[in-house]
Amino acid sequence: MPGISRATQTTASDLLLAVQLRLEQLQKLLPECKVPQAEATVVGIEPKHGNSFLWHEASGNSIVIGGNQTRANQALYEAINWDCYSLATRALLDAVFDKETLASRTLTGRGRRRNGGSGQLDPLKVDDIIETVKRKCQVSAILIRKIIINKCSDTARSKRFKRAHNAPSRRHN
Amino acid sequence: MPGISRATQTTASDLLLAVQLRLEQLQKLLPECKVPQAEATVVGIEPKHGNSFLWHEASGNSIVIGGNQTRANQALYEAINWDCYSLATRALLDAVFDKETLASRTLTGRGRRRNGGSGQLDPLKVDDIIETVKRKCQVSAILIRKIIINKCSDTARSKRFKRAHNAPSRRHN
DNA sequence: GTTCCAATTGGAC
DNA sequence: GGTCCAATTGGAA
Repeated sequence: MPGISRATQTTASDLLLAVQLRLEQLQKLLPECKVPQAEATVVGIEPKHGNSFLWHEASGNSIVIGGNQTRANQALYEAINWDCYSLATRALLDAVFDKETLASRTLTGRGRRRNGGSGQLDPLKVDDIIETVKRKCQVSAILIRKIIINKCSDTARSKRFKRAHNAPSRRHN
Repeated sequence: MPGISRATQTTASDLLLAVQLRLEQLQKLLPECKVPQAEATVVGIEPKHGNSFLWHEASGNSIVIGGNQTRANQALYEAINWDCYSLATRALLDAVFDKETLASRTLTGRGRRRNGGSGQLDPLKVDDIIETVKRKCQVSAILIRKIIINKCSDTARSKRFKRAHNAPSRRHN
């Protein structure tokens, strides 16, 4: 089914469904695709996994990377230097997730021994990030995953450090 | 200087030096080179870094891998399956180092926080191992290094576990 | 009993 | 303050 066959569509809802399916097919074919927020809501496409959606709405346009329609902050995305896969991966993580999410989740959700973090980073978004970096930097997925592990760890540590030193220091006024 | 020029050699020691240099050049060009123990001693070639040398003498023929004349147990080397780089790296480590060395050293010698291990694995031998696996398995050095880190860690843990459980259990006779 | 992966931590830059 | 690497540890396979 490479396109939309008019002969098989009878109702408006069928047509809408077919259009949405066709849109998803096309987006899977595109490496990245700029989709302004307004346009996406007008055509009625709900993000498949939109739990950490608010931060992109608050901070400007977003673009779609990968076949899972993962959204990334456009300004941050366009500033990424793809010459170094580790820096690119870290920057892309910052463009997709907010700091709080990066600090409280891990790649798989396993092994929450010390922090009170709950679950794992959205696997669909992670897949899109990995595919993007793999294509742009020509590097294996396993190495990208190690960078993601480190990024979560470093972000959590940074946040812990700030909590420990900034909160008490506000007392000395 | 692709060969040995007779015109420039005057004394026997010069000739011997030239022969040794030429041998090293040739060995650098060879992927691996079987050198029985006896032959090596007859021609007077001392290993460049021969501190953990005894275990190979005690357990059969050895072969030379890499440009640093690193020796590996021949039987273990020839049993290596190069289809999986991680298993190949681990097996090659077992063919070059004894268990005690693997358990007490680390890749760089850094961070001996818990065990009483002294230093690092011989960097020249490590280089030869990395070059060998890289060539045979077409995998990057960074991944091979991670396997070496894990192998030392796993070996140390295994030895600790055995010490803790085997030693006391011999009392019950 | 070993291998493999992920999380965590220390420390250097 | 973030990035990077290595060592360590837990746990699954």
